[in-house]
Amino acid sequence: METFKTLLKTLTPDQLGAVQATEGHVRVVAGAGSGKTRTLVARYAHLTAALGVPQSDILCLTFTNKAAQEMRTRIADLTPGGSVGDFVTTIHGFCVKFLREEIYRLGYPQNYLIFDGEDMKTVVKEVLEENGIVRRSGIVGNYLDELAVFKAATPYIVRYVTPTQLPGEVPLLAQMILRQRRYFALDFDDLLFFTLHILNNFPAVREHWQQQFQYVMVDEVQDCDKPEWVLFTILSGGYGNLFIVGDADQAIYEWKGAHPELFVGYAPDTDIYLKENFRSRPNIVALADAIICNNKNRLPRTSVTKRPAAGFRTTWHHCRNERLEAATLAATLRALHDRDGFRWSDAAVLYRATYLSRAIEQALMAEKVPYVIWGGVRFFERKEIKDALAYLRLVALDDDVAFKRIANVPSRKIGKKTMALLQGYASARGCSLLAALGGSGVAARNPAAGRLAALVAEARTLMDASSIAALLEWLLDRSGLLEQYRVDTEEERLENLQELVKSVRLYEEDNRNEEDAGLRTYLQDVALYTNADYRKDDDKVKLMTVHQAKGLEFPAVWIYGLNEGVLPSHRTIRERGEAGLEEERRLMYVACTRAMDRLYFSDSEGFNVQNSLAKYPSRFIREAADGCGPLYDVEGPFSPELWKGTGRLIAGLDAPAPPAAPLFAPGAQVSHPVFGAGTVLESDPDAGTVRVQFDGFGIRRLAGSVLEDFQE
DNA sequence: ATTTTCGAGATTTTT
DNA sequence: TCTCGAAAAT
Repeated sequence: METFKTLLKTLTPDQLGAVQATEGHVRVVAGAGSGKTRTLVARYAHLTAALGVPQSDILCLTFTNKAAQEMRTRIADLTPGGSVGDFVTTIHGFCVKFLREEIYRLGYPQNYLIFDGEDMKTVVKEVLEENGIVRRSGIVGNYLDELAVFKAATPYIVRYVTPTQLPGEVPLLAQMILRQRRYFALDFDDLLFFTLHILNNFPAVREHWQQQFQYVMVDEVQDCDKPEWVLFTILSGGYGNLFIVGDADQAIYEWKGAHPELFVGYAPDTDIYLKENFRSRPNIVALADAIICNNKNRLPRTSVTKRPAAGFRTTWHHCRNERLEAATLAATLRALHDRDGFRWSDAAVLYRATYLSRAIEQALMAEKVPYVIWGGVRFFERKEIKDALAYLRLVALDDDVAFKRIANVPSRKIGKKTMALLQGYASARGCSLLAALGGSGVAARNPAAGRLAALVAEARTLMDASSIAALLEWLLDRSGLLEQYRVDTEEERLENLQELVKSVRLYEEDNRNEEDAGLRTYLQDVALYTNADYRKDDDKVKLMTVHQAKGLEFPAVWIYGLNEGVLPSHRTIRERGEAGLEEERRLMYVACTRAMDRLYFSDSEGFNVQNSLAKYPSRFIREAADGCGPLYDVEGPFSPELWKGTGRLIAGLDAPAPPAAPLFAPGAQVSHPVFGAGTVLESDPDAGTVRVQFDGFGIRRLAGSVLEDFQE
């Protein structure tokens, strides 16, 4: 166990300054690998140990569950008795705690339920279909636009809870809201909005919580959106001690509404910069800086590191196709393990989008490299888990969304027609779908449906007497869900269901003394879980998206799929232009700065991105080369043919990577193999095309790549 | 009338 | 890998 005093001795003067800056508004700009978590933990310990502040008076907010977990572990490690305050948590975790307390006190309905996006979508879809709106354009069944409208209406949703008139001007919206009221469903955003609504409208509650927290600290503030920013601003409003930590260069969530400029433009009483990078070798720090300095919208700064050079250069593998890229990756990982003494778990493979992991998995399996996909399909988002939970929800809450989900799982001959019948009956009588099963006579005609009704009825008699885990096991068995997966020999799904039962049992043990730890509470809690809570940490290579890697570090990092159009994502650039590109560059920066000792790049010709082959290396590779000189070696099991391809592209590093920049500006004199000499009228860098006035052939629109400088 | 099967197409990132 | 829709099978 590390003591607080030993920890203090290891801090730099800057970090110590942050630890001791306890009063007023403090902003810490913490670069990558600057020992930020360490500093936050030390500050927490300083407040409690040196200043004697009770743990319950410190609110320490993080962005992800992982970060909160890490923070809690390290604080516990430092505290005599291993205690950690309740308020070292994620922003959403805080909202849940807050609502638990206030929702009852203020007389809101008690049976609120947290829905995930998929369930919300079901609600929206239902309303639209009842109104005869069926989307046919684009992806069929994609109701994202409507969902966005729905979510924008959240203030109304919160307002209806205190009974007021529904907004009559938007009938469709009103229906959605009514539907949501029936379920009393809150999704992730609603948790925060509801919390803010209460804080804003009930002064006594606000003051109570403001007096609760003498100190508020928030991590990863550059990734906070406006409501989150409002939340911690309100909560720190009592004592005025707000400590925010962030790094604008690592802002990668603008796409989901983060406002890094709130952090950048903040005017604190005290500003502290943590410049030193303790994580990465000098060449990696230099390379990451060389990339990020291309961002215009940025406060210029550079990192320093005292780590000695490792004599290892960043290696870029350019491969002919995806399969070879993955094979090279697998072979290198094997060499790292067998030859260089790295553990498998020392290495991480990072990529821009999840679909890229498929080829990697195949290659790693072939090379017998143990790997784990970090947060692929989350545990509680797996089909079998959601089905199992839907059974619980149906039993406990008579939830129509849950009914729709499992009515035909396993199959009970309840298809579209039967479901439509049930819905007609239910909406006419204002009853639930489950009740309609008996009332409409479907249960009588269809034996399987009858058994479902009986199953739920029987489960309800068991509900209060038995534990949740036992009830779940009973349901899994009697519903035929287990049997279905046994027949289909879906081992993994069976195991997952066992794992779920285990986790429920664990939950019940943990909450044995809580008075409200019933099935309903469990169903509320479970919506917030991720599989991070139930994953063991084996010696395996970790595969994850760059976003998921944020805040982590690895001795060896391989950035895979470094293609123009993939990273940077051509979609982001198309949708958000220069700002999007800069966010992609920050993503690249985050990826590079995860590496401690070794960093690898790879790309391949032949990624199929939206009908165009993204076969060019990412412009970020070129930016690294421009800034740092030739950092690249090319090694590995390449055929001579591949060597040729690689050599060509490395030699081309000094030329602009197509289609990054316009090859020819308007006015340039060019020559074409067929049309001869001409003058460029305009160029379209996005499309890579130019319009040229040719002498004798008129105006033509052409790919810029076929043109050459006009030579006399 | 419903379920199963099969092939095609799509797929950013997350609390 | 997953979802969706159409065709085939029950």
